[in-house]
Amino acid sequence: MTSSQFDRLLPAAPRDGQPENPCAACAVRDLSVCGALRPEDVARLNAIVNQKFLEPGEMLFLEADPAESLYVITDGSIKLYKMLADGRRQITGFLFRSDFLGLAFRERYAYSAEALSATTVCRFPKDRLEALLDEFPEMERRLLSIASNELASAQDQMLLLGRKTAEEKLASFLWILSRRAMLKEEDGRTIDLPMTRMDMADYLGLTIETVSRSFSSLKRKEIISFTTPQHMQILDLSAIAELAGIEEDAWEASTALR
Amino acid sequence: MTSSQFDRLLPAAPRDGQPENPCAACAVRDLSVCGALRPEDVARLNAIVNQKFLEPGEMLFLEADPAESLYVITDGSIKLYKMLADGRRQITGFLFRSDFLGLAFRERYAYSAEALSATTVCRFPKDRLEALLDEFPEMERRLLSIASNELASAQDQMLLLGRKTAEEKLASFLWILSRRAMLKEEDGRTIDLPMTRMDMADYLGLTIETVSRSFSSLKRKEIISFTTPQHMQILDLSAIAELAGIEEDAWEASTALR
DNA sequence: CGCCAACTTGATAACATTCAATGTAGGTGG
DNA sequence: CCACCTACATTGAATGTTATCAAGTTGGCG
Repeated sequence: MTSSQFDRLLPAAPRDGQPENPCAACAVRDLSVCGALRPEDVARLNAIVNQKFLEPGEMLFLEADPAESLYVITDGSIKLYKMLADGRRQITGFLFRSDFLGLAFRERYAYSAEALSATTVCRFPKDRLEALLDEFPEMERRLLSIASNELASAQDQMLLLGRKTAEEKLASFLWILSRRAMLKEEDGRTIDLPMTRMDMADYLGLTIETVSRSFSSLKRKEIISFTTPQHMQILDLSAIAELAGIEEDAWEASTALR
Repeated sequence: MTSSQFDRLLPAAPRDGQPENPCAACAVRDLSVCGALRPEDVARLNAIVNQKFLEPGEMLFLEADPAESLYVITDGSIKLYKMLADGRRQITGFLFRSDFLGLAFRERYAYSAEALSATTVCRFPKDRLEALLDEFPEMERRLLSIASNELASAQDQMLLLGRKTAEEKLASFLWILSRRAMLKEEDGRTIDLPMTRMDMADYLGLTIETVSRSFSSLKRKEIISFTTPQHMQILDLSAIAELAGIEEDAWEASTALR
């Protein structure tokens, strides 16, 4: 598993045990829920977090585990998924540095979370975080805003899964990856794929074969090109947008990865 | 369009103009965000709400409209949907009495909202509601909890759209309707279908013909029976649960309509 | 160098869609 | 009150997109 471009943006969190004041030094703080706190209050976060390191393929938690913690990714990437009894799987999201997961105002998690690459997360025990939310309403507002945005992305994904063709699905996925890449590098045409074809298939409601064939079809049309199966270029971004069903005048507004 | 069983549970809101104190008399208050307020604070809600009546098929708002209001349904039912440029449509949820909609921490709505039956909603201007949230954190917590539950339902729907067969999709839909019916009447085996086959198809990522064929297949297996196309009985609830992919021991925990 | 996992490509099959016809219920007007 | 009309729903036949089954190919790693 290669690491994604998202892993290179910011200095990695220290991996040598529990640092003294991880939140103060946290490179992703401003990007996440934690950014709602003023610098002088950040010490309050330290009191309740601990860091956790995950190898690729390692589980953070399982669907139906008691939902006792919330997490922020400080480094690496994670996939979320749900399964049917016979093994069919639906990936509901790929998460990267600064993303937030584990929100569940219920007993148990609604999905499993597994590390895609080597990953560092900050763990917040739910009860202690809730106590903090009572004290810092800005943090709760931020959480609500995150949840609301995730909901909008989930609805985009429903449209994709329910109504788009295989090639449209793949183009939509590449569009999202391109948008994300654009946050870091200027043109968003160089795309890393840290997940396997199987993961993409389970995210798009397809099989690996169909994902592969759709890639080949886009290659044949000279819309994309590969250097390796994990590393590609978008040659014609407007063709991708067109296939993804994004109107030209809405390029700016299009949504995040989940 | 017939009205659903949900429309009969509680006395209808008065339809003769703007009542003096709608919130105090509101039959669904305790079920919704508004229930977070203590009775003496409910007057604060009155100050900012107004009611709106919709005929079947009437739009509450359109995708990409400026997101200026949030709504609570006090009577009737609403469908939410997104569309592609060529007319393909994905319904992301059916909403009923006491349901909440319009949450969007962004400029514009992510979906369109259209009345399924004759519907009454309470409208809360976004800016004034946010001011109220600052004052009443319990209300914000409730909103966060609602958003979190909707997110879990959205993930269930992704699993349905991406990985279930037509018959499994329909069984899952009937299971949800049954759960909802169970909140009101004991056995949850009598199901009203206030939406058309087209609406169901667009909710399940199918065509009307496939929905109809799947209904017929369930009829042939004597799992369901119809009195009219809008009114049915579940004869074998455990067969529905099985097809929906709900494990017997998780019957209690299964989720809401969206 | 060779093995293994991941990916790609090809041939066939299946499930859902599309196109088409028929059936049914509710509403309107003669 | 019945006939007719329109919507919606059901059923049938054919087509097509994607899944399944089956080889190959590639690339990374011991």
